[in-house]
Amino acid sequence: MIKNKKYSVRVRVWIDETNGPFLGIGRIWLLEHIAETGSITNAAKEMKMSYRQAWQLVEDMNKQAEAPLVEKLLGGKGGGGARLTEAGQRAIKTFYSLEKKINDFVSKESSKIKF
Amino acid sequence: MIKNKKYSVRVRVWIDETNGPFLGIGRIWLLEHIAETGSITNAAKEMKMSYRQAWQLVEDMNKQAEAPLVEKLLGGKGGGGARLTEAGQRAIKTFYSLEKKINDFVSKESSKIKF
DNA sequence: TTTTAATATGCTTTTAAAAACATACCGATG
DNA sequence: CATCGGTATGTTTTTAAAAGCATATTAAAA
Repeated sequence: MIKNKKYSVRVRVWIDETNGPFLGIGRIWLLEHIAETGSITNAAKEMKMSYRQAWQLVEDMNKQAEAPLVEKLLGGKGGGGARLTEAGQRAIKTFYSLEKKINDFVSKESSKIKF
Repeated sequence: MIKNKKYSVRVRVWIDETNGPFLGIGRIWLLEHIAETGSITNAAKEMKMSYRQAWQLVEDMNKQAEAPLVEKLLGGKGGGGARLTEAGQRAIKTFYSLEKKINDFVSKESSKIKF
């Protein structure tokens, strides 16, 4: 019996630093939400993740990066907040550009595959 | 302060069928261990996973494939066993070949990235 | 026709990751 | 100088995936 199913290839991309994962799509989304909302707290809420988790991801990214991706503002008018640094904005662009190149290649290869 | 860290790009590859993931490196390893050991039971032991889990992965793969990748032998001398079909052996080769092409491309792109 | 060891499958228990909670700290500004 | 709401961080609770356990089923071969 021939089933004649449809297959597709999917890849997940990470940029690693010596001490482990540095950037993946999840962290990039977090950066984007921080940029949009102006704080880790609100970014976490929108992403339905705990503040603690979001905060730790930011810490980790900042430590692994050559220069911090997120700048944290303590105290002040609204209690503080967070925003992307230049490096943070570049990280997003670099990641997506890399991911796109890879995905383009993959879909080309994917169409060649016969299962 | 310049940290001058080392970054590398890593990808994980999946082949999906309409109803979800079909083949990833974990399932490929399982197929290889079944081929080596002649049974799901022993493959699971070597991989330190539960028999139940291994068995379910095999079920799922067989259902998603156009033709089963693993042939199960019930009863008989040693109680039974399992072995790869032609399709199963081809699946391993196809997956690795695809994965290699993608990884080659990725490492080329990876060296271009400046962080 | 009994033995055998693996497949097949429901049910319970472990376990590790995430979420949730609590609480101290911060500093601009009214 | 009190308020405010976000950051920072330790502790507890939830939860979902995996492992573990129990047991029925299977058919070749001794």
